[in-house]
Amino acid sequence: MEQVFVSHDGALRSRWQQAFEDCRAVPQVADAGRSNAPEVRVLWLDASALDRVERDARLKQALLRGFRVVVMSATPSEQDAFQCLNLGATGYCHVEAAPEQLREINVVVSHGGLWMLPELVQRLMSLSLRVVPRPAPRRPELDHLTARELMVAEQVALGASNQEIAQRLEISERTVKAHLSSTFDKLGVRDRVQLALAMNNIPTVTSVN
Amino acid sequence: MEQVFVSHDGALRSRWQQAFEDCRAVPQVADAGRSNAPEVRVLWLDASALDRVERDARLKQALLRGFRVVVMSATPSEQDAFQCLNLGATGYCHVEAAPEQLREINVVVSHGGLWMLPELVQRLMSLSLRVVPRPAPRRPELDHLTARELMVAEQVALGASNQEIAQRLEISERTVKAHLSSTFDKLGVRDRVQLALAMNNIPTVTSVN
DNA sequence: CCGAGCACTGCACAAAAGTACAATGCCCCT
DNA sequence: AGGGGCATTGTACTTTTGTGCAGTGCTCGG
Repeated sequence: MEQVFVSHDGALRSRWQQAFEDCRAVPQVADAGRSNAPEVRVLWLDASALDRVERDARLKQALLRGFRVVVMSATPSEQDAFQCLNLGATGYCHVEAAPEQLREINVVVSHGGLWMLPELVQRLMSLSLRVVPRPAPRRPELDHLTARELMVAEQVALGASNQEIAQRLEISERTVKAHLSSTFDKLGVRDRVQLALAMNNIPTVTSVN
Repeated sequence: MEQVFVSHDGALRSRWQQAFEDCRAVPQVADAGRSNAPEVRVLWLDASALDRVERDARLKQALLRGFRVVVMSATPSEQDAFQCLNLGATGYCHVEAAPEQLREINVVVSHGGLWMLPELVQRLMSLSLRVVPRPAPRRPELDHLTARELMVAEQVALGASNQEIAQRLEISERTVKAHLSSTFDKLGVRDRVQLALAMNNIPTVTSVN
């Protein structure tokens, strides 16, 4: 299965090329396409040039598109790793990890496993079983969204306003609204709040109490 | 530390009383008060009379209030357990568990551990390390919200509209808006979408791309 | 008793969000 | 060639959201 690397740093790509034959490097997550069920694709996210907020946003974006995500950090830390794994990443390694290690990670991750630095695993295990499985139940309805609708929905999931979305995607606000209306229908939600929650796999309730 | 039981079933309370001296039983999560850092309080949620949607909503509500939550089910299942743990529960047991077991669970949970039926633990461990720690980083800003503001915010976190909130809390829509405006200020968010995300510990971004 | 904080509400208004109806252009497939 | 899906946008309109200003009533602590 093809590997996708998301990074601005061209120098790092040659390193990656050594690990995988069938691979592709793109600057933005949005360029990575999607990974619709049941195929499993791995997306490697270079977080070395990103601050935490940006990285989290891109990580979420990739997850929404159905990828298994491995975050690659230039300065790995326990805090950082747990943050990523909590958001749904299934791998966390150094951005300059050796090709052999990358291949190893790929095997683990693409088989549904979680990969992280050994010392972090140990630390994790010591947390008195304070763990939780992550089904990452991506909703199949997302596959019905068009590419554009998905981009807009991703922005809403980050709390963006229509105006901001229009600017970022370089389209008119009217078009944003059009995509949104369509998306509301397809996902069966009422407004942008419920959409934002749905995109984050959070159940919305309209009939409690 | 005082235990709180949320249940409508008075019959179950006597059973609970046998387990803990310092305990209190209330019908609604909203009546349970809150557990502000750094004190740790355990809330036991009787899910036997609730459907899944209602249970999830109440579970989230309790987590937002800072409790460690143990879900008690009348018909425990693996699916069900993982769902609860994923939403942030740190315990899952049978609603008619023996008092000794309840005390045991309390020890584990109040020390930051996770408790679930032994067979589920085994099953969990077989998931090839597909696990993730759950820091459940409740935002301290929530402590600055008044009781009423919190109730309104919880509803927004579930995707409710102002009108719905007004009906459920039996106040005017204007009052809902007042609480919301105040909450936006306190949490540093712009609108209800960002509030809904913030309440679910989801980072909102207003400056990516 | 008095002030502070909280809960509540009305009126008015501005700003978003969302919808209805309509239209253009592109690409792809039969 | 023609049809269908997608992306785009405009005008106009309704609904929701959110704010400003103002005021009432309650409770609690000094």
